[in-house]
Amino acid sequence: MSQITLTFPDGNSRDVPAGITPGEVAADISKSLSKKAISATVNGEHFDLAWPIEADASIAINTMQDEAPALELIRHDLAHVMARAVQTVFPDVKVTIGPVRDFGWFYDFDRQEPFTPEDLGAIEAEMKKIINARDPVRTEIWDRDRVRQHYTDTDEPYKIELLDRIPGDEPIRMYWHGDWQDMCRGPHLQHTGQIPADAFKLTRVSSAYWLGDNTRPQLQRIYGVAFRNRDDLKKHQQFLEEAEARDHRRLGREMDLYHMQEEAPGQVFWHPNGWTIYTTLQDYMRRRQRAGGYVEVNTPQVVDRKLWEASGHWDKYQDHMFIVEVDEEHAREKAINALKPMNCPCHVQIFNQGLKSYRDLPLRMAEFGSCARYEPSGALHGIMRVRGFTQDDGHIFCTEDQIQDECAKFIAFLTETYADLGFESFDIAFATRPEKRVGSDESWDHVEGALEAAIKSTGNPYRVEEGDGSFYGPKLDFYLTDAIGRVWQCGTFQVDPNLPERLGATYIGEDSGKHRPYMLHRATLGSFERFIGILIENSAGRLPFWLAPQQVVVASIVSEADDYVHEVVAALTKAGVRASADIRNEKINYKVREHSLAKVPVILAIGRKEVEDRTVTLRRLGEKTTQVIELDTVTADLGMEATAPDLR
RNA sequence: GCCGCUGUAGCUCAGCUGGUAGAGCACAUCAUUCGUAAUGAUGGGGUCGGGGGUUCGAAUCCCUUCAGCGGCACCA
Repeated sequence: MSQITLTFPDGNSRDVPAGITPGEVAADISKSLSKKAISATVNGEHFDLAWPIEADASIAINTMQDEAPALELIRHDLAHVMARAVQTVFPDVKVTIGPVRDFGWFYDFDRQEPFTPEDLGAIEAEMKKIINARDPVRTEIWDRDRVRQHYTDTDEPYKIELLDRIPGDEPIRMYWHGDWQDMCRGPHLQHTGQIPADAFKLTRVSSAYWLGDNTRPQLQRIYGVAFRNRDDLKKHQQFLEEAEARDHRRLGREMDLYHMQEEAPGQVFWHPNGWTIYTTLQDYMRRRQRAGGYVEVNTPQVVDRKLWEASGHWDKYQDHMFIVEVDEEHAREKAINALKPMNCPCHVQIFNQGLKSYRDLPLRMAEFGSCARYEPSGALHGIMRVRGFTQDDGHIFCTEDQIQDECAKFIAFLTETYADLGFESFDIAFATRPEKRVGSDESWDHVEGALEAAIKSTGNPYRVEEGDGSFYGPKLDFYLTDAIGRVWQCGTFQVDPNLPERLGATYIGEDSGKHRPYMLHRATLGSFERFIGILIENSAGRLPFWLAPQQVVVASIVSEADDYVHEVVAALTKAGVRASADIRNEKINYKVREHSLAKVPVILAIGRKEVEDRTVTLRRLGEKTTQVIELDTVTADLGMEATAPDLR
């Protein structure tokens, strides 16, 4: 038998017979390691302890101390354990697939009846039994025909379909957890007893399409979360509670920002508080865009379908557009219009007015464009996903040579904007051509190359998302991470050679001939509605002072202070602070509590002393301490704090 | 759009197997002028998402519809 050389993380190596398994290697090292071992990393690949190693390799034996492999195995084995438990409790259920996801895993089952929350309890109990039984996990490589025969015999059609999707050169592995068996690429733990029995939880049931395809059957999905120990599970549950406490739908009501109602699903009724945030943010963006060399425009809401046909949107998106029909009784002829779902075709119309010269490029056109999209009912979510929204939209008409510079300018613009809004960093994804697209492959080659060169030249790190581009061009997407680690896609920068072509945009070049401009679609916030939702959740309702709808409440302690309270409010208002008086006949405790719950960032309390000394006692939201400050000082300080960051 | 769940006072929620609805907070009135997260008393308020049906009788059962929630699919 031939010998191979294994190299360990500490640099030591040893010669062993080819075909040795990591489990045997671990046993060779020590008995305790052999018991603690969960898997190995062989040449960087996550390896089952039972898989043979055939050639020289680097090897590391993993234990529960190694977080990434440990979590992967725990969650993956739990998927199997759960599937086994489900088939024990409900023998008629067909198994499909159960991958590791997010904080746990899910597994899809084919079953007539949906699972109920009560079922989960029974399944969870059965899972604990399996774990306590410490059933050994065993693997074998089968050939295709044998697997096919097996799943034909056991009547598991989904498994056969999965089998057919495995590339021909991959080994087909069969795993046993005790006497329960599943086809799986592995790796897995040594035995079910290695799964921490107190660190997982089945969380919810739902349905999902087989293979994510909405023309295929719907399966019943069970989600679970799992960690290495109970504390981590608890921390995760606390994270979920934290996220719930920050939910913009809840804070939106508590802070009286907006409401929504049945008569206008997916559309926002902004209350004075919410609209203050909205307009403050919009004013800020307007100033920034002006400074960034954009001209602002505004375009119609109701536009004839002819334009949408020309742009290509009618073909692709008419099911998601609000169609407005005008019949012959009202017009000379029947007309079909659509509420605009985006602004770009209208911007091309403005560009097309009059002759444009190469000297006009780049032409940066911005609009706070109110759009309407008939989003599927199941997609609606608070103010994050709505049917009526306003984008901070912009289109840059430029030459190919200018793409790189515009890309760099935009990233700088976006970096500053995000920083002002409390997000210090972001991630960039470069999304390439999707399957369904317009334009030739040559054109895509060209444009993708130009955009990638542009992003490279800025020096910003980015990742590539194959096939995730727009149907008309590649794009960069910008992702923010919020205060509790959730990721939001907001900004976008898209190169589009197609729309100018379809809508006949041209400019006169230096050669006095007609040329086709490129169009760069770009947004920083995305939509005001959604971005405000993100701001609320990121700050847990404690918005930065300049964005807070109610910045200061001046609260009287005794009614003798009322006149001075009004004077303080007037002084603050004059300094540009959104301040209001609270001279109700209530105790200061009551007022502090109420305004704190409403997330007012600053409360100024006024009693006899303050009236006499012409001071205020200032208390910031969430702080227990107070400070006494001269009226003039507090007015100046808060006035500065209320100023938008770009004006300070 | 699909699957499941939910829909009772402004908010959060109770209301068992059908017999014309209840709590806390909020609100109003009165008293209290009280120094940093709820002062006390009294009082008003809903016909139970909409429509239809079963029944002597429905918030409670059935059908249908709308909306919301959790996923899936979608996201120009």
